[in-house]
Amino acid sequence: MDQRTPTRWRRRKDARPEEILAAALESFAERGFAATRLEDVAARAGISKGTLYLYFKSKEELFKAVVRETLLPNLARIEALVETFEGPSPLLLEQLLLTISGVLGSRIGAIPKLVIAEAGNFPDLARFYFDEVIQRGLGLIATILRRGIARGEFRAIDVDRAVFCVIAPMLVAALWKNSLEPYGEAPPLDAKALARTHLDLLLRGLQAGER
Amino acid sequence: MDQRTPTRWRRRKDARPEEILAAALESFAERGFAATRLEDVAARAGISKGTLYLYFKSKEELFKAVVRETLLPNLARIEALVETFEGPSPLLLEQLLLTISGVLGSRIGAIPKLVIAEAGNFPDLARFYFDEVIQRGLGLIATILRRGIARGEFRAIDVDRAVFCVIAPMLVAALWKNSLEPYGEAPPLDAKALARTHLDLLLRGLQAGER
Amino acid sequence: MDQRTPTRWRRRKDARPEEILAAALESFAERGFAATRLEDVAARAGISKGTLYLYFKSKEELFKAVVRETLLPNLARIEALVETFEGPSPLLLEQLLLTISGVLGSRIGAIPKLVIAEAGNFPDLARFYFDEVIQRGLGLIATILRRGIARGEFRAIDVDRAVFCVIAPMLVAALWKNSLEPYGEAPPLDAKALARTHLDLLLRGLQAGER
Amino acid sequence: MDQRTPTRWRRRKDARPEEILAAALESFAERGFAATRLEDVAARAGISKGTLYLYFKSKEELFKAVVRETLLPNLARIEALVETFEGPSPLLLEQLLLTISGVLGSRIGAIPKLVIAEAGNFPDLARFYFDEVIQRGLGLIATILRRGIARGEFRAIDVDRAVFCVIAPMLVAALWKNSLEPYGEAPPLDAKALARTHLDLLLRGLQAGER
DNA sequence: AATGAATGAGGATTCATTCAT
DNA sequence: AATGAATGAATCCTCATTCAT
Repeated sequence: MDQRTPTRWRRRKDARPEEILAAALESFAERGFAATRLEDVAARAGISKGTLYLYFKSKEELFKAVVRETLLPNLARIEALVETFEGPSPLLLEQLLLTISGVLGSRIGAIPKLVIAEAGNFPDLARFYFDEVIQRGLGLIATILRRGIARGEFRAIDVDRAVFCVIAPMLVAALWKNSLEPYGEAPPLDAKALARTHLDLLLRGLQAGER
Repeated sequence: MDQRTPTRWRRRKDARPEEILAAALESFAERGFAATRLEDVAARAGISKGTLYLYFKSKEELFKAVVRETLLPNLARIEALVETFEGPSPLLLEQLLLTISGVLGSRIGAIPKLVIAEAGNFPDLARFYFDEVIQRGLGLIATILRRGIARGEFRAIDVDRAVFCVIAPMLVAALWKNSLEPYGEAPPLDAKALARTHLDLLLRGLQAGER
Repeated sequence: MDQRTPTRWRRRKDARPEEILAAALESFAERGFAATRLEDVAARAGISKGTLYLYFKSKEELFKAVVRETLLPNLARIEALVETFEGPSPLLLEQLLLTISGVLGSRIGAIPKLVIAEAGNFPDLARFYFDEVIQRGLGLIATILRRGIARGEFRAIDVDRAVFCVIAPMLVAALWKNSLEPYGEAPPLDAKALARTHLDLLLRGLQAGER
Repeated sequence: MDQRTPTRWRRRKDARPEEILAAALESFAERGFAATRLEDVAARAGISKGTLYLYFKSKEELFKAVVRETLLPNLARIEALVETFEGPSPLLLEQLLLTISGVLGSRIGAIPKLVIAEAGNFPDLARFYFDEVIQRGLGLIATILRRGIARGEFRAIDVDRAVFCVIAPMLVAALWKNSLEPYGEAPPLDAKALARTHLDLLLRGLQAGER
């Protein structure tokens, strides 16, 4: 009691940006960039319209921040996983895809939809996303494939294109869950089960040694 | 003077809706639904803004018409191909994927991006797309897979999920070519080559008999 | 009746810019740039807010246009007067000042107030006004003074500074009539009478020969 | 430690209003009333936005205070000069105009511009300014002129209008130096030299005795 | 007394839509 | 059928003002 904590405000101020980003992600995910009204974002974040502008210079900046802040931490976590992994490559691939399928349900899964929709209107965002997410993500998978080929676990395939085949079903699942599912148009998709079927096909397809 | 062949006019008039749809598809593909101004669509179609409304009740109706009119003919063509095909299933799958990869470069490839972006704002469009395109498309692939399994060409796999694995790389290619590529952020993707690598992995993954 | 005049619209469209400029000048003169709401300008011009934007790109452009379009025609008229005048210079000076005092009551007189108030916020407007109005206006007076000195009608004075002394009372009258008078704070100022008193003092002050 | 001389604080506190007024005058002079943001005034005064409100009830009150506080002391000083002056009236007029020209460079010179710009939006400010500055200022000049006429130094002229002719060049100089000059559009004006040229013309114009 | 985070009213601007011609 | 001038609802953004600390 004595210990005058001017904590409430301070803490508030520190937490605000994240709260706003979370609220914004929800809104953008639901309606897209243009159809999202900042008033709704503010309401969802429990603040007023004006307060948004204390933290983000414009709707556009808010949008970019949402994309930037949301994916990178997860990507870093996955990169760490790949780097430290010691076992067989098929197992690594399995872990990767299952991990990804695990986060698709969260709001993170809405980011690809947003970027796909707005890349044309925000070229610098597209560039950022391409450089920092797509390149790094595909590179990660390429690393795993090359590792497997080098270790004789996978047969020699066209790695640069195979990476698309590896990630595509997971991306499609993310889009599905954020475009069709929430609006009651499509039945829920079991991402984990899809990942397993995909692995079943993929690992067989990659298998070395057969003729 | 008297003999005014109304032919040219008639033809003009009949062609109008298609011309408008084509112009609209271009605009929507570039900027998305919200950021597209009907004035630009009109200009691209070589007509005035007011004339648009003689053919389409609203921006929303125009958008829905674009989606509706663009994909269905192609889908029908592919369905016919599958129904009449007599050869081995792997070959059928190959033809299907190569055919799809062939149209990705056209403006048709922009439709998935548009639907993904706007499904939340146009539930009835989402429903239409889900019923008439996705269901039918996935059903087509399921038919091929089941045919292959029945004929002993493919091993028994979880068909309902495998269909996603079959189509995903093609869908991803379509999104890539319409979201990242046109804005100079990503290198052009060779859809045909991707289809071949995908087939290489997929057919091996589906192959019956091996253990 | 037969003679289908699509005149109404056409004429409307041609007249609009002037009508809007007149309405805008009234509003800007009353409240200044910032305090003027475009909705009020529109209402005064008998049009809707949106219509303004068919003719002027922004509030700023409208403001600049008001300043640009309003003074120049008058200035040109006065320049012509000076160039063609043949009589004694004191008479020319008299005609000039009386002419100016005659237009001070019109809305033109509000322009100096607007420019003075907003020069800091619109540097390019300030430059335009300085180059096209002030320089030309002062140059006009300088021409008259030099003409008078050359003809022995005026004594040799510091022309470059005297021009300010010649115009200053007229400018002050314009400001008075547009800043204090309309708001009931100051009694109406008789610009013509002021011009005569000014001429009385000025011409005596300029008189050559006496000691 | 104990002996906290509260002097500095006290002094600080007492000086605050003046510091704020000075900062506000600078800002208002640069951008005008509407375009001035209180945040900038606060920053210039080295305080926070909230603190402004401890000293001034609103932006409007601050503006009025700026106008009120800035001119009156100077005017009082000049009134004293006139009252106590004993010499010839032309000399008194000279001293008056040279004194005025001396302060035009200071920020005081911006007040007329501000009042001219905002009189329409602040009628009570306009009334105050008219009563306390204009009336008194013009009265001062009228006093001098009447004194000169009574003493046979000036010829009989229309005093009520001549006062405008006396002050106008000085007012124009003030506006020039605060509207065009600071924004690099116009060359610096030498107010003292202008005053001398003005006096040269004016005193000759007022001179008694000639034919 | 001082702060600065938060508010929300106010206004510029855009653009889908209408309708007189 | 075609036009394009006109409309006004919708929304971003600013900034004077408040108030908890």
